[in-house]
Amino acid sequence: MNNQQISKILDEIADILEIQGEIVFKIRAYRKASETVANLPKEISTMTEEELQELPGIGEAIAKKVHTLATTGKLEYYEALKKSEFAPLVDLLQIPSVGPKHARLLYERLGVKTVSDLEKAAREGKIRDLSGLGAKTEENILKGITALFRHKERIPLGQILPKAEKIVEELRKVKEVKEIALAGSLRRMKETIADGDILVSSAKPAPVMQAFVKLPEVERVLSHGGTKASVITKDNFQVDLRVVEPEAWGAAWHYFTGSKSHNVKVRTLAVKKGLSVNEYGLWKRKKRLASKTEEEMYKALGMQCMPPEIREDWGEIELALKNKIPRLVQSEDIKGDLQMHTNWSDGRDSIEEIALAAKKLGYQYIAITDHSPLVGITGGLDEKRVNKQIEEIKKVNKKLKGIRVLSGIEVDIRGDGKLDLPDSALKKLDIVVATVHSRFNLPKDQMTKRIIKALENPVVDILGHPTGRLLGKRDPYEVDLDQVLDAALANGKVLELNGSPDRLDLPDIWVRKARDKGIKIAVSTDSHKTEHLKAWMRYGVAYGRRGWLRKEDLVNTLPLQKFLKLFKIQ
DNA sequence: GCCGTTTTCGGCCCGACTGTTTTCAGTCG
Repeated sequence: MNNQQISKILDEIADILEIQGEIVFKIRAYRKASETVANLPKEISTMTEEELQELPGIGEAIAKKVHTLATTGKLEYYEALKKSEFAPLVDLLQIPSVGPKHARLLYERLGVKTVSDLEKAAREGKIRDLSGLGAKTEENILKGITALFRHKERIPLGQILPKAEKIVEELRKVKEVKEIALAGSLRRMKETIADGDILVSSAKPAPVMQAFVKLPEVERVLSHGGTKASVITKDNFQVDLRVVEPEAWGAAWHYFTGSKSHNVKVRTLAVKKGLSVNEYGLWKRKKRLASKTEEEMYKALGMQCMPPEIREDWGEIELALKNKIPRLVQSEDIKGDLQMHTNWSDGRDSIEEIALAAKKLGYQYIAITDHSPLVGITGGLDEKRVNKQIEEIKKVNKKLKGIRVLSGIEVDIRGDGKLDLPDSALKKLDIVVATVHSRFNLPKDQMTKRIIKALENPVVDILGHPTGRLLGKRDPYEVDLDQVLDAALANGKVLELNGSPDRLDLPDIWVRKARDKGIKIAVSTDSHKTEHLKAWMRYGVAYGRRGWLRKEDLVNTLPLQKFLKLFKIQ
């Protein structure tokens, strides 16, 4: 059983225990373990019980259960829980305003077991008579059931960030707004987002709140209090606004940026020092020690301030205490882009147009990487057209000054691991990016062998979008990434971090692992239009920062001459 | 159920909003 499946079961165990009325700390333990497993860049099935116990939040009992699940795919404890009369009720928890207590009450008093039972009970007006619930809750449950079918999946970052930024710009015009910024997973640049968080500082919250719920984008107001409101936009995503006094800006921004596990750890640290942290500041009893800026908050806790992208409790707190947070890569460090498509295959613009756009961004080089023939619909290049394109690129290089256009290709890795063009053709190119676009359903060992075979081919420079995931659309294919990383390292290959907002591939936890192993990364855009060059590089760089990438971990932060030397390009 | 230079037992992050209540439980993040 893979890590994601195990993580899901641990969460389900927590849900059932919660409905059963277990103590909250036991439930919290399962949730913490679930998160650890989900973010682990290593297959649980390859680990021993002892190794599992080393992981944060996993002790003797859960290690044993997780190990059993990973190796046998079954767990008696889980099976038994699933047979409990409360087990089916976990489905009810996805309805807003139905938590474990209400779920159990609905079951015991009305016999509600499923979402459709719940809907029926609500329509028949039975819920309003339960103690602790009422007519309003009944109405909210019905609304919640309708909404359930609209957006229960997390949304890819690229779909929500531009819209959230637009809302920020609109609210910025409200004169009572002093400071305004994104917070939450949007600020941390997570690849998918559950809802948008916006933070405002203001001495007068009421007009800001009013302006927010009256925005033209707003479809429905979920809640609207004095300093906090939630809305659903017309694009069907939730945006939460919180307003704090200007004095508390730093504390609140830190608090609402998260992540949750980062915050929990920071707070625990504060408690050990006899202090406490909330969204209004760092406190010693009633005395506020810090609150105005994030830097001030961290400093008062004896820590270095750190970029939001790494606040995931993946070791950043320990390093911040030692003042050892590295400088992470920034957009200004990028000197070139190593995957893009032109009108020679499925791109929109010409080689010259995209080269000019890249030059405007201050790049010193780009690689043109149109498709090879296997991906039929994209009009991929055969050997003949490869030769023609090389000539065209020479012409463009003669014409343009200040940017070097490199000839390249995004060549398909066939099912058997062979490349889609003969080595004789690929050898003529400056940069060869190899990728998988077909036969996604190969068994894991075959997929792993297929990719490793490509990595062992001397003509390949870069492995493109290594997991093949399409956010919100297609799961990554089954592949042993540990083996892929080892093969990349052994063969001196570069792994791509594809910045296209549909992909963001490699995933952050694997970027971190690759970096730690010393594997070089290319943050590329996979642009299909000139506009993508800048917009998608922003995503790629931000997401790379989540994987702790420093300037020196990338190949495309090298200045031109060093870059050419590294890839032995004339 | 996890965890430990304040503990192997006794702690475990913190607050807003809602809807139901007459002071707070449940939900949510």
